[in-house]
Amino acid sequence: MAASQRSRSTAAQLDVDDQAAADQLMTMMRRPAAALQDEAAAEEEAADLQLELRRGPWTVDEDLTLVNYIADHGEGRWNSLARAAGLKRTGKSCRLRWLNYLRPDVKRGNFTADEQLLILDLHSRWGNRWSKIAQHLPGRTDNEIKNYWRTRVQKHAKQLNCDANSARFKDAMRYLWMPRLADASQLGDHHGYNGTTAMGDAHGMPVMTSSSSDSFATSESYDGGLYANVQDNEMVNGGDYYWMQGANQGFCSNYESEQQLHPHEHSQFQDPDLVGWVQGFSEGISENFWSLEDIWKM
DNA sequence: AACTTCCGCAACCGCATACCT
DNA sequence: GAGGTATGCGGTTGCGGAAGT
Repeated sequence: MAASQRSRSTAAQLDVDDQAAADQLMTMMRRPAAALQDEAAAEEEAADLQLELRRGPWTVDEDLTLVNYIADHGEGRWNSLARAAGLKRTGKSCRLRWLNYLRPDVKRGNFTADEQLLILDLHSRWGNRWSKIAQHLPGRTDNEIKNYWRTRVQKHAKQLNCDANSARFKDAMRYLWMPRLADASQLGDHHGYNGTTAMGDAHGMPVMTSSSSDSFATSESYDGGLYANVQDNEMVNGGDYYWMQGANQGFCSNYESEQQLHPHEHSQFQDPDLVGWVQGFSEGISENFWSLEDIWKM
C-alpha cells in the first residue's frame, strides 16, 4: 500500500525528536527534586530511546510482522505485543494499524448508499460518536467514518452555508439526502457514491437481516430492528424503524421514513426557512438530478 | 511543464475510561 | 479505595496525489 511507503517521518525528524526527548531527559536528571511522576515518564522516554521507536507510515515489513504475530498469538496486550513482535512501535500504534488497516475484515473503498445513509442517520442521532456509529457498519472503522464525515459531509454543509450540526443541515440530510439515498439503495446501488465499482462491490455492504448480528463486532445488534440496541430515550417514534430484508427493499420503513420520502407532504423541518429552500431547489432540478453522484455534487 | 491549492486519509496526540494489582 | 497501566475514543495533523492555474 502506498500509504505505508510514505516517508512522513524521516530519519532526520526522528533524530530531532530523539534529541528533544534526550534533552528533556537530561534536564530532568539535573533536577533531583523533580516530581516522581516526571521520573517515571523520563524512564519511559529513555526506554523509547533505546528502542528507537518508529513513527509515521508503516512499512510493508512492519505490516507483515504485525499480521504474522497476531496470526500466531492473537491480538490484545498491545504494548507487550509490540515488544514481543520486535516492532519498534508503540502498542497504541500497533493497535491502530491493526484495527484500521490490517484487520482481515476491514472493508475498504467507497461507502455504499446504504452505508452513507446509515452514517447520516446515526450521526444525526448520536453526533460524533464515531466508534458507536462504526459498530453498525461492519468492516468500517471509526477513523474511516470520521474522515468521511469531515471530508464529504462537512463539505456539503459548507456548500449549503450552514454548519454540519445545524438544524438546517440536519433537515437537508433528513429530508433530502437520506430519502434519496434510500431510493438509491432500493435501486440496488451498493457502490460508492461516485458510481465507480470500487471494492464496495466485492466487499459490498452485506445485506442485513434480522439474523445478521453475527457480523457485528459487539454484542449490540440489529436483532429486532435497526435501532434495537438504542437506549429507549434515544428512540425516535418508539424505535419503530426496521431493517427490511433484501438488497432492494429499502433502508427503513415507517411513518418517519414516509415523511422523509415525501417531505413536502409533511413539512416537519426544524428550520422553517428550509421548506422554501427545498421547494425552490426541487423545482429547479432536472429529472435525473438525484442520482447518487449528483446528490454529492450538490 | 511548473507551480500552487485543495482534498482524502493514515497516523498521531491527548484525554477518558476500564482494568488490574 | 488508590495508584498504575492498558485500551479506547475523538480531534488534529500533515503527507501525497489530484486538480486547477
